[in-house]
Amino acid sequence: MSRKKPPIRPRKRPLQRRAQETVVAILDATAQLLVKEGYEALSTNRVADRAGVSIGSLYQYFPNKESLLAALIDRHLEEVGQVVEQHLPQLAGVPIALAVPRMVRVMVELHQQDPRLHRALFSQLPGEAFLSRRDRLEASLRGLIEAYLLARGVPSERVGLTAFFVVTVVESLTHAAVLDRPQALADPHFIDEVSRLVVPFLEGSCTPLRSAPSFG
Amino acid sequence: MSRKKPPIRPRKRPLQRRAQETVVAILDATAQLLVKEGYEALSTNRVADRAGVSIGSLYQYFPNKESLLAALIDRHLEEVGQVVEQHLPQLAGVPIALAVPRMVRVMVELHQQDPRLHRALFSQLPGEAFLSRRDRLEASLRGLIEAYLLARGVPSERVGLTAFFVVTVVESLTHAAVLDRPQALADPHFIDEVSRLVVPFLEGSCTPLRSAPSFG
Amino acid sequence: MSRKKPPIRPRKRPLQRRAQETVVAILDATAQLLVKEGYEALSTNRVADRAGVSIGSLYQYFPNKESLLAALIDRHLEEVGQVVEQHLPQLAGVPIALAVPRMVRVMVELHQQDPRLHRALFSQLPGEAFLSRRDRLEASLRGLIEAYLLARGVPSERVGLTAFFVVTVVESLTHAAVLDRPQALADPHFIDEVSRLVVPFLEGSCTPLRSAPSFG
Amino acid sequence: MSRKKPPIRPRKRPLQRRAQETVVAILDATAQLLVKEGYEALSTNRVADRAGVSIGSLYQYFPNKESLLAALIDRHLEEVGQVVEQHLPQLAGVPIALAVPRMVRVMVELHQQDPRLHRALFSQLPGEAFLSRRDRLEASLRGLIEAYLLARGVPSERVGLTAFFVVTVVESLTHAAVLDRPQALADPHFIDEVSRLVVPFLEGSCTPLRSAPSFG
DNA sequence: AATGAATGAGAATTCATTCAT
DNA sequence: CATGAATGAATTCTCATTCAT
Repeated sequence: MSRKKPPIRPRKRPLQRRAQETVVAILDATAQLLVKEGYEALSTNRVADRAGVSIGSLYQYFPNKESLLAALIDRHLEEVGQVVEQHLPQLAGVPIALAVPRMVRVMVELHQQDPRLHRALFSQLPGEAFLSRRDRLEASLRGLIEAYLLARGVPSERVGLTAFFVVTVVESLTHAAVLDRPQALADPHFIDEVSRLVVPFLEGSCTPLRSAPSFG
Repeated sequence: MSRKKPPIRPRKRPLQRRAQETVVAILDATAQLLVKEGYEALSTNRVADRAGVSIGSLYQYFPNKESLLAALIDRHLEEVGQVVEQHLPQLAGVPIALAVPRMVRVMVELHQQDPRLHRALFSQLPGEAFLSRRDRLEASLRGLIEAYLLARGVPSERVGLTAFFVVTVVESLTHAAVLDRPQALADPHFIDEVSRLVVPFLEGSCTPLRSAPSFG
Repeated sequence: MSRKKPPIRPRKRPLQRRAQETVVAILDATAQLLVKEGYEALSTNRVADRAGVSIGSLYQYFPNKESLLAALIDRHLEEVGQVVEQHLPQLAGVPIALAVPRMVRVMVELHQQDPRLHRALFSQLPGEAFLSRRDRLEASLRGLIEAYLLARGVPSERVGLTAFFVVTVVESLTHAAVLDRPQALADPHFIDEVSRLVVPFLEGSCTPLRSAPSFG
Repeated sequence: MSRKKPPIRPRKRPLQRRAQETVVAILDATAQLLVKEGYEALSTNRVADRAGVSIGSLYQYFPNKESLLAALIDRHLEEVGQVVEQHLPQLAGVPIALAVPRMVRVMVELHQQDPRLHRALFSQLPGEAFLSRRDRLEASLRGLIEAYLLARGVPSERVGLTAFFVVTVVESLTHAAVLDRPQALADPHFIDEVSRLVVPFLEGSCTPLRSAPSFG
């Protein structure tokens, strides 16, 4: 599927402070270019230019273009992950009807921080390599949600799909709102509406799954 | 310089049929390459090769690479749009609890037709140009949904956001399922669960929006 | 051992005459640069420049730099091979003392044709890829020599090593003379001396190999 | 531009010992990389890495890449030269038929010591700079041989070409055998055969050169 | 002396696009 | 209309070398 990556000699890890600053500058420049000009216009040379370092310096720390973007995503996801992991544990024991709006608020705030970078990162980047990085975050998020749901009484055979639904729905709604309806995100109704969608669904998930679900 | 002007008007314009076939071959080749090799590996020369036409011919019909992908998206969306437009009008007068599962079924079947192309088209293609084309479809879909919701009693000030929610949620769930949980899509539970998520939400939307939404 | 050659899309074969001329121009330019500036200074861009074609045209016909050099070697070896194969068959039945000088003369003339290219090709090109191409020629040459030697009475168990000796010795002497003593090559003594070296050796090879060779 | 002249002569120069070790480590690393990865993959940065010193240190001792390879060749040739110069003087007075096999044995052993390095040094390194270094050794070797031959009665007008023949032939045969027929080198026949080639030739060189060499 | 961060010219290679035939 | 040869700017990446710390 891929015809890339001949065993690449591992790059130097930045040891001195100057090097650290260089790496940060490169990632910042990448983010800026991605946001301003889009993925297609992103080239390693332009990144180096904008970062104010030579192209050689870029390749001291990033073995190829892909690793550059991967590092940017990782940095972004790490920030996101920290926020999520700060808030989620506090929800243990909180009933669904209260926990969901809180969590949605966290998600919304997360997406509002740097919406343009979000957009660029998740609707412009091509390829599996990047999807997989995002999936890692979603997976860990799903894990936390599953634990919460189990504690709230969702039976174990339903918990997987239920968590998948919740994460997908909340993520996609905030995402789509960031992109297409930024004003909706600011509206407090937004959180209410998402909650009105998700809360009854979750509360209804607290029963065992019948093999032939009744519809009528 | 030019060698045109056949002195006699051709009866059947057989060349136009050939031209049509050429265009189809080119778009098919584009789709195949996109699916098999990914967007990064897509080049006009390779498309022409695989389509069995010369690169010159490709540029006879598509002024540039972007127009090629745009045409592919358009063709795909047109097929999708046709299916949707066939089914939606039949839902007029059908109550929400019945209409939603039917519509979800349609969406699922739509995504199952050529999931690999779907995936390539919507998670590999970079850039605004393509987002906008997809948005056009979603907008028209949203219009149909809004009309339906209005008829079912959703007040006009809520109908916009409500349709946005429904379209986003159903689209994102089927999409995510296609990519990450193909087996879930095949499971009949899937449609049930989506319905269980969406139906109460819609039914709850049939009341006027209070300016200060009560939460407790 | 090698970290190269991701499955390369095969290049166009030159169909039109214009393309043929381009290919020839490229190979000529390669040879000229190799001779004038040496392998280290050889770059695909400079080759294209000197050939008077664009770098793109070069890559239409040669998938990478190595293939360019390989093609040049092949062209050279083909010319050499033709000369050798014209002359060798005429030696059937000719006794060693007459055949050797004739053959040496052919080798000398061969090396005198374009000594600078010879030199560049065989003492500047790095790597196994090129050795192997040369070895192919030497192998076929050795095959012809072996047939001749067998016919002249060299026993089959000796014929392999004997042919190896002859080919290596004659080749290396002409080669070294081209490089270091060009005036020696022109001297008719040269052929005499090579013959004086090789003829007695070959004539002495016409006896069975004793397992414990006497030395004294 | 130059930064020499230590104002005070250091007493013990302990740094010089460390420096010597550094130089040795660098040359060893160069040899290893050359053998393992080939000339094309050799870079000063990789050499420094493998030697366990910083790139800066490398450039403290070697002003450029070429000087690095030159030093490696020199080191190798020096070792070779020592062996030869140990053995050759002992041959004074020894008749040709005995001296040749002894000398060939020395050559063979020489080439067997580190055949991979030999190969890399003499069939991978490009450029005149390196040829010239090898030629220096051959020249000095040729000098010794010439002296020997003169003493054995070869007339002075023949001695130059004769020595050239012998050195070239023995060198090329051992070299080719190392590369293509390593098993042949181990075989005691090899030395016998080389001797059978060279001894009669040399013995026949002990007569004055007639201006018009008779051939028949 | 040693380190390693930084440099940047230049190398190989691609690919959208043009145009003569 | 079709062909495919030709183009060349742009891209990714390397590597010998310099220099501040």
